[in-house]
Amino acid sequence: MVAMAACFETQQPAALRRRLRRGERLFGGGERFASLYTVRYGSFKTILLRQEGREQITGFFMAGDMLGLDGLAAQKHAVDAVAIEDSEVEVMPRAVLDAPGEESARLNGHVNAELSRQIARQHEALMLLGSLSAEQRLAAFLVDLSRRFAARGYSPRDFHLRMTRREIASYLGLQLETVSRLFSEFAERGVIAVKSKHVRIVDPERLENVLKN
Amino acid sequence: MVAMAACFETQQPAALRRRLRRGERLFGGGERFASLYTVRYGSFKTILLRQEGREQITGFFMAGDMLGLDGLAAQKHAVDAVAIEDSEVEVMPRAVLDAPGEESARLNGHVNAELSRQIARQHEALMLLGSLSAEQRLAAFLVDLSRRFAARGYSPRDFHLRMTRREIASYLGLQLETVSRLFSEFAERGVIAVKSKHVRIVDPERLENVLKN
DNA sequence: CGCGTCATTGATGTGCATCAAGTGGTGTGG
DNA sequence: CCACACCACTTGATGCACATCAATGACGCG
Repeated sequence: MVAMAACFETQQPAALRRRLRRGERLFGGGERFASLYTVRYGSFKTILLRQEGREQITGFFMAGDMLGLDGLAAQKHAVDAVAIEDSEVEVMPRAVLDAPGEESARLNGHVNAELSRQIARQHEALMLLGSLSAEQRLAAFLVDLSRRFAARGYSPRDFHLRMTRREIASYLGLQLETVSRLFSEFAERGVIAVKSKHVRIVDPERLENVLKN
Repeated sequence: MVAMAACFETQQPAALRRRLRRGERLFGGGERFASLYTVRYGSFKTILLRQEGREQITGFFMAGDMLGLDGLAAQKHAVDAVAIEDSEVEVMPRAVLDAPGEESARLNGHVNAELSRQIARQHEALMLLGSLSAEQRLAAFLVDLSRRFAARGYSPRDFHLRMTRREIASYLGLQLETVSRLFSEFAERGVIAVKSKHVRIVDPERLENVLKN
């Protein structure tokens, strides 16, 4: 498809945006940090790549979440960010953040808040990988998702997974078969209902209790 | 460039320091962030605490490392920091960091550098817990220690562990028996030599190869 | 429509946890 | 200074949670 000239599009200098198709990369590990991003719609994963295709998903991001904070301190991104469905982000170039003024002060407030939330999130992840059973990991994952959907005004009990079983498994440090089996098991026990990517949390209390066993 | 600070600035207030005995806590999770710390001598661990005594060591810190960065964004500490041997830190109160001026600019440079190193470190930890075998975890741990000792001018091949097997195990997401067995196994294979807390790396190359298998 | 990806489920294997016993080092109080 | 308690560490025996291998069904997509 021949691209139409972009000259007319930018009427609002305020909101710089970028669209990505499923599988497209927003930024890559090692790249120079140029901007922060806020997810407008869609979802992303961040991947840590290492020698010989070893890879680990370090987080999932949905509407409202900020991406790219890992590069803020080093001025270099630590992970790859990839869209897991068709998505759009709002771009906040470094220049805007660094510039003095009211606008940047307001932004920096947001950035700080997000930064600390993501630090907390990282710690959760460490705890999860370091000391929880497979069952507990999946329960924690579902509870977390549920809360995040709720915070965005969606149902906390009934939602659509944007990521594959393989991606969940990578994030949780498990094999995809294990994840699949656990979904089935939770369903059998009547804690959740699953149909492929659609999940309904039938018994939230018992789900949270899995974490406390 | 070398301009001396203007006027009658407070004459370098002798760096603020604090000493801690083994087991003493420098700061605690949930506490309001008051200062950053740089380890002068000794070593620390950071612990993440959760309901019912579940706990996970998230990092070890030695001379030169900065502590407390986890609280910078949220203005609230995320972890406990505990001395694992008699130690001393240099205290950098928030006020100093926030104050405008050359001194704080220089400090903030350091802080940023440390911040990004620790983000990288966190990612290493995620990779370690999420996708490495027990053997690879211990190898990675030893290689990391070796590099850190080297960076401080100590021998990278011959050093003294400051932490117990149990602490190593917690950090690596393993049981202490497993760690102990792995030490013995590495020793049998002639990769390292161990006598309790003293470790000598006999064959650095083979140790690093464990990671690549 | 046919092919690749995603998912489920079963059979089997194994890496690490768990349980258990014993040694050695260290600090404490008699 | 020794006796004792306590903790760190090692090593063995056993079990289980999860990985691995394999077969099949269900979508979704070009």
